[in-house]
This record gives sequence, structure tokens and C-alpha cells, in this order.
Amino acid sequence: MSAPERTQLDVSRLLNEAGHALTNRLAAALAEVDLTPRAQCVLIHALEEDRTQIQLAALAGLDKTTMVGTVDELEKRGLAERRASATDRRARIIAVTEKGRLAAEEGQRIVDRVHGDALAAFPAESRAVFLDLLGALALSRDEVAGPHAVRRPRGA
Amino acid sequence: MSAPERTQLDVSRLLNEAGHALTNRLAAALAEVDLTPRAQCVLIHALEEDRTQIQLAALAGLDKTTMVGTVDELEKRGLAERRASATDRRARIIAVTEKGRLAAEEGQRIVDRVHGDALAAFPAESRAVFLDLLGALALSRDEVAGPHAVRRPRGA
DNA sequence: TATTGTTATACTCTATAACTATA
DNA sequence: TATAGTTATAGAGTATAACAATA
Repeated sequence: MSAPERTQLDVSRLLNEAGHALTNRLAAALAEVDLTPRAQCVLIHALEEDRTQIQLAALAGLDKTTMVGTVDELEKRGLAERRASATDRRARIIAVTEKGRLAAEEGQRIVDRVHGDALAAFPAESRAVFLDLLGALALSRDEVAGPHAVRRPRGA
Repeated sequence: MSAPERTQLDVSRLLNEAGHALTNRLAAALAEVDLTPRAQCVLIHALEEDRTQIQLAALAGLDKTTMVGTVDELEKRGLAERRASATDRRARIIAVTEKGRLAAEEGQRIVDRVHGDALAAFPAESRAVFLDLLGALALSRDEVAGPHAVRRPRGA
């Protein structure tokens, strides 16, 4: 507890750069099977159980309007289908097709490989500490500011 | 070394979320002294020594065209000035004014505080491990893919 | 021929607003 | 009245292209 720890001058920048680096690698790797990280994420969550677009959007951290296009794409490529919900005629359940399931499973192997490779150089204990702390930091997401960052309302 | 370590299912997502969270907090805190993280970053680097716009852009991870607007803003607010380089008549040295120096120093205290707060809850050893690993991850930025992520050329 | 800084503009991404149909 | 999904579009951010001055 001496001078303000200059070692980590810019933690936020390190986080953003590391995040971009990994995301780019992930996107490049998933592109080999024609998937985006987002599509992969949605497919995986949709496989777990019957979920509506809004539920999937929340899980993926997307807006419902962004989700429309994402699902359009999945449907166009035959990886998933919109089905009427049995309990709410407004809602659409996103059902993953067999083709989609196979793609998602291969995608998941790729995701695991990329993440594994990124951390492979470090000892297991360090990885555990890192992931623990990182998880806690990520959780503190909406605790401080409002639900979302700045964005002026329409007529301003 | 058992099944693919499911613990860190999505490291890249954690990194991005933690990065956004911290960046938002940083932006909110710096807004109190009317600075953006970017302006703060440019001011600090410009204070260290005489630097041109392009040099500052590289240090801040910005495009030179983005830098123009950033410097415009700093100049308009009287925090910095464009000065002719003594050695290259094409180049502009970004000189920080006294007002800019004071703002940057206060900004740096805020940056240190926010970063300190974010990590305060964790033991020093964990922080050290975390920052070490994070720094290594961030360094691996351009090692894999090309210099920048996708962007179709103009006429495509 | 290459580079600094500039302008203009085009592209991507995402969210707001307004709407329909349900609840 | 509120919510799921849709559309259209506005806004923010950033990069490409083309240019003038200079190297």
C-alpha cells in the first residue's frame, strides 16, 4: 500500500484489449464452420431448453431488436426455426435443427479450444485465480451505473 | 486435465463484460472533470514528451482520422494546442496547456481510484496474478490475426 | 514515392420509437 | 396496461478514400 499502484496503470484498457484479441480469434476460428460467436451463443442456449427470443436475447446480452436479425440468419441457414409457443401466442420458441445442433457442437469444441489455447501457457493455479477474479469483475457489471451506458434519447 | 474445462465456458465474454463495466465506470468518473478516457489517455501521453498526432494515435490505439477530432476537442477546450514541429513541417506537436496538465493530473487520480476500487476487494497476491496474466493476454493482441479485424474494402 | 494531417463519407453496430398481436 | 416480436431508422463510433503539403 505505497504509492498508487502504477503497475496496472490501465486495467480497463488491458481488459478491453485482451477481450478484443480473444474475440477476434474466436470469430476467426468459428468462421471456419460459418458461425459467429453470437450465433454459437444463441444456439447453445436454445439447445439447453425451450426458450423464446427474448429469453435468448437476455442470455446473450442482446437487445430484442438485435435478436430478430440473429434469428433470421439462423433460420435462413437452416440451423434453427421459429415455432409458436404452446402457452403464449405472442412468443416464438427458437428450435434448433439437427443441422444446427451439429454446428453448435462443433462450434463449442472450437470455442473450448480457443479459450484453452489462450490460457494454456499459464499454470493451473494462476488460471483459477484469474478466472475467479475476472468472473467477479464481470459480475459487477450493472451494479454501479444504470442499466446501460450513455445514449441520448431520440429527439435530443 | 479432465473434460474440457467447463468452468470458464466463455472467457472472451467475461473479458468483454468486465472491460465494458470498468470502462463505463471510468467514463462516468472522468466525466466529473469533463474528460473522456480517450482525452485523458492522449493528454497523459502528450505530457510525457513532444509527440505528433500520429504518435499519440498509435499510443492510444486510435486511427489518425479519429485523432483529428480528439485533438480538435482538446484544442477547443483549451487543454492542448497544435504546434508546428521543428523538424517536420508536415507534423503537429500536441502541446498540453497548463489547464490541460491540471486536468490530466486530476484525471489520473480518478483513473487510479477507479482501478484501485475495482480490485480492492481481492487479496494482493490474486491481483498480482490477475494483472500478470491479463497483461500477457493483452500483449498477444496482434500476434494471431492480421492487424485489424474484418472490414470490407470500399467498393464491395 | 511515401508520410502527416485533413476532410468527406461510407460502413457496422446497436438501440430507440412506433406498431401489431396478444396477455 | 404491459409484453413478444417486428420494422424502420437514428445515432455513435470508426475506418476507407482521396487530397494537399511536405519529406
